[in-house]
Amino acid sequence: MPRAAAAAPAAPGPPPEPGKSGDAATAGAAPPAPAPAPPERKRFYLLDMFPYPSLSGLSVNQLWGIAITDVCARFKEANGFEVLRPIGWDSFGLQIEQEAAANRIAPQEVVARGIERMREQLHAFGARIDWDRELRTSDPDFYRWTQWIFLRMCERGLAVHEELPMKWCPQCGVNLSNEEVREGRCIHCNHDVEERKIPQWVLRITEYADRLHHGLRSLEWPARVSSMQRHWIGRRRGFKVTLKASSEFLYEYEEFPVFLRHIERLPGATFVVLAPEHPVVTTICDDFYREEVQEYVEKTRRLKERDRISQQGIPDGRPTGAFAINPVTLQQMPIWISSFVLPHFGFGAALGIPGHVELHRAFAEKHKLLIRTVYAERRGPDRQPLPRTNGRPSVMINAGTLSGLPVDEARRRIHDSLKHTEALEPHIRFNIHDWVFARQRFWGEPIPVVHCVKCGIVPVADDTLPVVLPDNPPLPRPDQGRSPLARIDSFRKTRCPTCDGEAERDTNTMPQWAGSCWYFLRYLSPRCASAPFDAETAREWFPVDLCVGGIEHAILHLLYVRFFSYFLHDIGMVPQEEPFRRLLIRGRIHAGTPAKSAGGRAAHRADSIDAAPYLERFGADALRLHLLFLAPAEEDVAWSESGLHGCQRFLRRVYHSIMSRRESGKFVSRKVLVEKHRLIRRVTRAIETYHFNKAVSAFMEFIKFLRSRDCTPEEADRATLRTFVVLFAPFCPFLAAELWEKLDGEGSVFAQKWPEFSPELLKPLEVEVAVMIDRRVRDRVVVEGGIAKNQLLDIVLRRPRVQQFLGDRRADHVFVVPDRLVNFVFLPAGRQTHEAAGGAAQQAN
RNA sequence: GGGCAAGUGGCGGAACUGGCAGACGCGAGGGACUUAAAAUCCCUUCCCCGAUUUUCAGGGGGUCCGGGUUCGAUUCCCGGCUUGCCCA
Repeated sequence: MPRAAAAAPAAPGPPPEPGKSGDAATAGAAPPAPAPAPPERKRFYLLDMFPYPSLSGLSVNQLWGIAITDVCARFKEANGFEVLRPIGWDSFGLQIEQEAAANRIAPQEVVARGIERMREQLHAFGARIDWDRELRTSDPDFYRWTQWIFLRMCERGLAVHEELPMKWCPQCGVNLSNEEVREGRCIHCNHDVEERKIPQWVLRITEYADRLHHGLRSLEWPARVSSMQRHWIGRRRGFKVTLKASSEFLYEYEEFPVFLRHIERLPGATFVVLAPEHPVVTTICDDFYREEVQEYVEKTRRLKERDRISQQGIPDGRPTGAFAINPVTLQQMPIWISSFVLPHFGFGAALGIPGHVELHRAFAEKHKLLIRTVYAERRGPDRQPLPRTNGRPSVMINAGTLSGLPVDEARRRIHDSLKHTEALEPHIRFNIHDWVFARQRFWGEPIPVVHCVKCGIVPVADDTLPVVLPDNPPLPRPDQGRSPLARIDSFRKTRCPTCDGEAERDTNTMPQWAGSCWYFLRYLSPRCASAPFDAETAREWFPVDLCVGGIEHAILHLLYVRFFSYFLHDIGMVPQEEPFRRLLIRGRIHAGTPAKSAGGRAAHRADSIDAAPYLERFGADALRLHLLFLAPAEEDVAWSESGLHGCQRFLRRVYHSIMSRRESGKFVSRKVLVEKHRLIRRVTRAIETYHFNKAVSAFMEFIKFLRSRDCTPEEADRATLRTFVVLFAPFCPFLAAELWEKLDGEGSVFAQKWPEFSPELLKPLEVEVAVMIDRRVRDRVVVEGGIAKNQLLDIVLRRPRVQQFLGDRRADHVFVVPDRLVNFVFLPAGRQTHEAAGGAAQQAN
């Protein structure tokens, strides 16, 4: 790639460069703020998942997202929608705090400088943004309301303070939510996590689990995202089975519940495994085993969760010497403990069903426990289908009086016999955990409560919000899990809002996700001083019509957003539960394998490819075009700059092609008209399906057509050129604005109505029909479009080439697909039929 | 280990509902222009065979692999392999 020449493009008709020119102002300008409008007015709320500011500016990956939403916004606007397309900054959080530490400046400084730089880049990029709605989550005017929402959750018992065993990352020096731990490692630094007990703020998202599960159905979201959420929520219907347990020498029973999905397996339950931490373990444990059990419990505590549930090897365990009674077979089931049973999942206990659960079978075999299969699975242990009776679901075996009954029937009987006792009740189990909503970090929204010796936990009064962060952060070094705020006396020491006695502020801050859970509502009334947002405006604009973001947010962010939105709905602030009607999950631009560049550089993160040099060297339009042409919006793609040059070349061609024809058009030929309408159709459909790469192809083909011998300069009139420019404007606003002016277009090119195509015109006058003889294309015939089948067949049969290949043979079948092909089929000898050609043609219809 | 998605030239990718695979672009090769380079423009570019001999008729194979359905499969079905994502 030549470096020297790029800065100074060829003299005549250079592609417009981004900058502070008049063009930039035109291209980046947003329409006036939406005024109160009649309700029937079409509105479209388009949301980018907002970026976090960084000193390094925007990445190509982020600009890809901006380019996509930009085309959507301009397209919707041209289609008569009133479009809301704001931008903001996710300016709290660990990344910023870390970047600040690395540069030895305050986080506020990173935010201010990062935003300034990125804002300039967005302007240079020609992004159509409602700048007067810009916000940042670290702005006290914003996080005041984040705190306010938190207090509302406190009031409703959804935000609670409790002591929890926490995952702790020694590397980051922070406590992590369950979601930030993957395979026992911190998702930020990949360090092994440990466990400690710490008082924490927790949001009871589990109370919404059922609604969040069912709500997914109503959304026009990509199936894989809904499915990921569904799995994450992990809703399982089943039963809570209450077992009675005792040791031989204990007179009293201990009761404890287990979760069971399939009650027909109950007769097959031959043992019970408790989490070692389970509260009944100490009471039921037989003295004979006590020492070993205690030892095992201690050992488990030191284990990381990853090691507990990993399926490598067969889990170990210890018998407790106690037994539980199987409520169906009334047989004794030995109670074991094992670390693979987690204390916070499924009541911390599992029924051992070795006949039907692979892991249980392995466990039973290892520890010599009874294995009993009570019905034939569809697949046996060696994956062979087991015999079924008359193709019906299998029947019960080894199940006492239930033996011989179909499984369905057995299920019913077990249910009926136990439902009146307390031993069995329907239960829905969820995978999702409550959301730990506190970090021991400086750069976040302070939790707005006060700890008073006399009054306990007291929420800060609404009218004293926000609880602001101190200006200067202490040393950015984490202090054994204590928040840095704990070291700032001026922040910590306060008075109790209730009794006015001495008290301390909570020194936790909210996780980074907090602000991003509702920022899209603040956009609607960014300066509203009496509430997080104006409810009336929300009624007009909520929910978001299209939200565009990366797959990395498919689970957590989108789940949290939905939770907040449901909550805000419940307290009457938004008209609907679900926040995002449609969702476009964008692929990511990742660094390709560094094949050429020597030295095996470390793999980049997606967000690390800096967009600035490309923006400078090639200009906004070329970069936009390249990003949109690179791949369909949903696909991941390796970054490659090689196509950028081609896009730049294309822009020059567009400029020259249009400029050189601007005075020459005398009329418009049908050929040109058809091409124009084809272009409109292709571009429109491509945008509607988010296949922007196809739209770019269509532009390229159209320009190719204009320049070809098939199209004289006289037959492409100015209206055609203008149509091209209007269609092109969402993609390359700078060039389009300039060309529109040169074509003496009225007003702004962006204010033009989106062109419509005529389906009638696009019905081809002439089509080329392929003629296949014996599985080969032997001829091509140009015929009138929409010609009748028999007419087409007549024409085809008169073709010399067809006659040559057919000879005097008679085709066994003839298939005629109008406007496409005619297929003469000869069946191999022996498969001949007597069907006439005409009949076969009929059949092909 | 389970679930989901995807596999098309050297590369990114196109192909409407099962109907002419490889659009469009990149890269590469050749040429024009130029003292030269850049830029620009033109041509070629899935693989193999190839009558004539002057530059190309024609033929064969080909969409991860193996099977199936169909007159016809990149497209639908079954099995396998590989990659990616998510969950264990």
